Amino acid sequence: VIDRRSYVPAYRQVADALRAQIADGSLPPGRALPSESALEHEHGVARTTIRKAIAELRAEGVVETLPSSGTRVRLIPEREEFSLQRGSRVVIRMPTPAERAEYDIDEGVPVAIVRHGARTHLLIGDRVELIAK
Amino acid sequence: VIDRRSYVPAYRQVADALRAQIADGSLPPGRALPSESALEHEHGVARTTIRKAIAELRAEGVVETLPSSGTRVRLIPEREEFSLQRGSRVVIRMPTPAERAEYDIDEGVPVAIVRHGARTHLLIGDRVELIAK
DNA sequence: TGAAATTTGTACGTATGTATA
DNA sequence: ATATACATACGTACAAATTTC
Repeated sequence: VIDRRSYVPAYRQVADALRAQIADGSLPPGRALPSESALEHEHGVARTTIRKAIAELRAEGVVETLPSSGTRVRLIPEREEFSLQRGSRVVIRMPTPAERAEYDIDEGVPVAIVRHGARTHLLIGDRVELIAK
Repeated sequence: VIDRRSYVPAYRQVADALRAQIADGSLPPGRALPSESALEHEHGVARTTIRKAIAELRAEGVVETLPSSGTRVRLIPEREEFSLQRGSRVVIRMPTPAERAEYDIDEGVPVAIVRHGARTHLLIGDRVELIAK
C-alpha cells in the first residue's frame, strides 16, 4: 500500500513493489504485469504515476512493454560467449536511438563496443558474456 | 520546429533537435540546456512533452539533470584502464537502484560485472575502458 | 541576510489515437 | 465489431531546492 506521507514518491513505491514481486518470483520472467488501469485501482494512484513506475523498470531492463498489449517481465536471454583477444579494448555505454532501431535493442539494455586493431564490434549487452582469452 | 503532422511524436522531435545540437557542438559538454519553460515556448509544446524529451536524453547518458538547477550536457569522464586477466568473464547490464545509490551512478550509465575466479568487481560504465591482457 | 524568482519533481485529470485481443 | 491497453499530449497545482536580486 502506498504511504502518502512518505518522502519516497508514490511512483517509486509502486516500482519497488513490482520489483520485489519480480525478485521473489511471484512475477516470473515472461509473466504479464497487471494492466495500467488495474494497477491504478490496486494502488489508488493516477495512471501517470503507474506509467512512471513502469518506465523506471523498463529503463532498468527488468520489464518490456508491448504497445497495446501489455508489460511483461523480460525473459533472460541466453548469453552467447564472446572471446576477447589480447589487446582488445572494450567500452560500454547506452545505445543511440539509431543503434536501438537498427539492432532491435530493448530499452534498458546497454551495448559493448569492442575494438581490436581496426575491427570494431557492437555487442548487445543482454545477449553476450565477454571472456578474456 | 515541431511538425504536428509527422508520425514522429513531438517529444522525440524535441529530443532529436537537442541531440543534434549536442552532436554538432553548439551544446558542448558542461553547457546548460535551456530551462523547461524556455524549451516549452521555443517549441510550442507542453512541459510534459519537454520533460519526456529530456528524460530520453538522460536515459541515453547524454545529459544530466540537477534538481532545482537545470539540465546540462554530461561531461565526458576520464576513462581509467582496467586490465582483464585471461579467463575473466564480463557481463554488462543496467545497475539496480540500490547500486546506483551506493556508487553514485548517473542515469543512463551501465555497469560491467567482472568475474575472475572468486573475485567480482563492479565497474562503472562511463569511467572505465576494459583491456584484455 | 533575507526575500523573491526560477527551476525541477511529483501527482492528478482529461482527451484522443492506435494497435491488439 | 467491440472492448481492452498502451502512447501521446495538453493543462493544472503544489512542493522543494537553488539561484538571483
